[in-house]
Order: sequence, then structure tokens, then C-alpha cells
Amino acid sequence: MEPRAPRLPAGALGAGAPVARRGRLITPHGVVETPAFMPVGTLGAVKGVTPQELAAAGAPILLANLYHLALRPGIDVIERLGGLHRFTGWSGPLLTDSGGFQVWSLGHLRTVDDGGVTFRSHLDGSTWRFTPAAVVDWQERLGVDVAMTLDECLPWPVSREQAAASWERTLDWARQARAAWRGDAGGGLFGIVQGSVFHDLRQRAAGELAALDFDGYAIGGVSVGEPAAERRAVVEQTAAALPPERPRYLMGVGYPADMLHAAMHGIDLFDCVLPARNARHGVLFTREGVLKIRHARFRDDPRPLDPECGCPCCTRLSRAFLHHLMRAGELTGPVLATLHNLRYYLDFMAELRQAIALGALADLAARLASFPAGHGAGDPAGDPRSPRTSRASREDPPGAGPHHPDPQEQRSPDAGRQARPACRDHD
RNA sequence: GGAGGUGUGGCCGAGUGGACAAUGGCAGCAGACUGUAAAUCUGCCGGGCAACGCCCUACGGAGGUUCGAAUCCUCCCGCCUCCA
Repeated sequence: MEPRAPRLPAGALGAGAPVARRGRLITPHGVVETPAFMPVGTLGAVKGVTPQELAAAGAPILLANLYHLALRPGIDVIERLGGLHRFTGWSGPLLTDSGGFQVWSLGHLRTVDDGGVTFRSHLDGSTWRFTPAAVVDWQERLGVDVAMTLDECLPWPVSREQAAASWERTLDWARQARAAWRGDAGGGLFGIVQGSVFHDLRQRAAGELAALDFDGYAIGGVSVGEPAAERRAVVEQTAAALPPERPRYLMGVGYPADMLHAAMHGIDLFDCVLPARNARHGVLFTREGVLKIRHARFRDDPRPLDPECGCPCCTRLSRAFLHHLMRAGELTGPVLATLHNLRYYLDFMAELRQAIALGALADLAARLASFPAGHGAGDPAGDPRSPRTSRASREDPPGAGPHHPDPQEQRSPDAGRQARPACRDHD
């Protein structure tokens, strides 16, 4: 993103450092304009939000979780009820995560071996075997638009040796998943790059994964505690090594500033629980920065959370009322807060897409960077090595403007195919 | 009028001779949260200070016993229950 910054040689498939790009993810249940944010509905719903509300907020695609749905209510049940779309009432594109994240988050409830992952259910202690092929099969039975391969999401930090060994296993799983994938329903299968914070590992992994010809590629294993600067470096260099004509998905990220940074490096898809979870915890994203709505200072505040926001909360309710609901433990509080944060994220992505189209990413970066430090907006996107803000706004939008068309994105063989997710440039 | 019970930090509520400035919970004041085991978790929460320790004030009030009392005794005050 910073033209003057030294970068590693481009990967075998990359002609150079990727830049921000607009695109379309074409799925059986609709087209997703990218870069896009995918709200997380682990159990089939974003907590507190109906499918209708989610659509009204502008969500283009919903993420759910295979691990959680397999344990409860079970793949069989959902399949019998007509698939995950029918079951959840969400008629737009659906992506399911494979359970790879639970390898990390449920660290003490699982064991990993070369063949897959054995979970001890967090619900009742029962034993569940997740193999690369089974995970693919289950997702196909759910009828999702985008399935993810089973991967091993490593903790941070790990040694280089651990990361390398783990990657060999995840790569093997990716091969098995690719072989098992049928894609009958028109969905696509994404592979997941791991490699912890080791750039050469990541780059190698990206290349090896690309050779398997997935419908899209995800960068996993970030946002597990590593420093933001390391994460950003990983994103930059991994993105550069991924096939440009396919969607790039940065898993679990993140704060708006992090998404902006990643988008500047050619990432197309994001997901994160942050807007929903923080909303439930009283932390609201606004165009002025973050508001902790439970703070006493909002008790008498008649203003909307964010006057520029069109969500059901901001259009007619005061900060004081939301403050009251959250403090009183009234369910409506977290619901409204979630609708707001989601709307903020989705609006932010719309602004991001527009900024890419207009070559105005620097303005967006500058505005984000102007947020008070420590308010949860993440570090400024412009310079991973500097927590200061002015830097970013001085730099040119890194190759994102109309004068920096990204030649990599054009005319991929799959660009026009509707049968499976594809990502391509606009016009 | 008689008998029994009870009174603890903003609220509820443990503690019944030293380890008690006093367990918990709530409320309050902050912090955290990144492919969701999270409407969760963590810290602070009588006052003061030259503050990893010390001092002051505190378990309804006043006295007393004791080396030592929120805890035992006496009286007073409030509240509750039962009997007249």
C-alpha cells in the first residue's frame, strides 16, 4: 500500500502488490459487491437480529458456523428442513465456517491429528469427529453458497516449526477437501491459508493452496492475539501471493481501520463478531468514534447515536434511551445496538467501495485515523508502524485510484460464471 | 401488656470472641472483547496518607466484660411474629 515501503517479491501468481479493488462475488443466492463485510450469525442468526432486519441493514451475505450447527440442531435436521437458507429464513448468500476457528477457540475441548479434529462438545461433552471430507459434505448438505475447508487455526505465538508442521497438515486437509467437493448446488469452496506470522510460510502456503484451484482464498489464523503490525504485514504479503482473479477473504477481521488497510491490499471479504458483540456490551461505532453507551455521561443525552446513521435506533431514538435500555437490562437495548453497529459496518463498507471507485481512500483513512486513540477503532490504516494519524492522510491512496487500475483483476476465466462464486472487477 | 425474634457498608445479605474495613449478590465507576462456549469477562467500589504499608471512622444507640467485641452482658431505640 505504501509505494515506498519495501516488499517481498510477488508470489508466483501475482504480478505485483495487490491494490484495493471493487468486485462481485457471484453466488447462487445473489451477488455480493466487494469489498464486503459478512455479519456473523454463528448459530444461523446474528444474535438479536431477524433475517429481515439483517437484510434491511444492508447485509449482503451471512456467515454461520458448521461446528455449532452440526452439534445443534444437527446437519440432518437442517437438511430435512430444506437446507440452511430455508431453516434460517435468510435468503441471501450464506457462508459457513468449517470449525477450524473452534480448533483455536475451544482449545482444551479438542484434539487434532493428521486425519482431522476431535471435539468434545461444549454443550454436552459428546465426541465429534471433524474430517476435511466430512466438513465439506456437511456444508454441501446445508446448501451454503460458500463452504470453507477445515483448517487448523493456530494460537499466537507459536514457533516457526509448529507453524510449518501445522501448515503441512492443513494443506493436506485442503487437498482432501478439494477432492471431496462436488459443488452440485452451485456453491463454492474456499481454501484457508495459515502459517502464523511467518511471511515465507504464508507465501508458500498461498502458492500451494492456489495450485489446488479453490473458488476463493481466505487468510486465517489472524486476530488471535498477535500485534496489529504483524497482522497487517501478514495480510499484505499473503494477499500478494494469492491468485488475483479469485476472492480474497480475511477471516475474523475486524475493526474498520483494519478492514480498510486490508482492502487497500486487495482483500474482498471480511467477517467479524465485533460489531455484534460490542453492541451487546454497550460499545457503539459511530462516525465520531466509539461510544460506550453505558457511561453516565449519556444519561441525559438527547442526541441520536450517530446523526448520519439510518438505522432504526438512530433515526428516532436518543442516546439517553439506549443508555437506559442497556443499563436496565432490557433486551431491546442490545438489539437496537446490534442493528446500529451492523449498519455502521455495512455503511462503512459501502463508503469503502465508493472510495475505491473514486480513488478517495485516503480521505476515508484520514477520517478513521482521526478517532481518539483507544476508542476501539484500531490503529490508523495508513501506517502499521506508526500509531500516529497524520501519516496516513498524507500518503496517496495506495494504488487505489482510477489511475491505478489493477490489471490482475480483469477477465479471469471464471469471472463470468455464475455457477460458483467468482470475484471480478467492475466494468 | 406478655413471649420470642431481629437490626451489618447505597440496597439485599453472610459472618456470632482474635486471621474483619468485614464473604456473596445487586447497584455504581472503569476496562476488555477480532472466522462467537460471550446479553460475557476483568478491575475498583468507607475515608485519608510521605499508599506493596500505616492512620481514622464503622456492623441501631449508650454503657460493660475481655489482652482483644460486628460477635458476650445490661439498658435504650426501631422493626417483625405469636399470645392477650
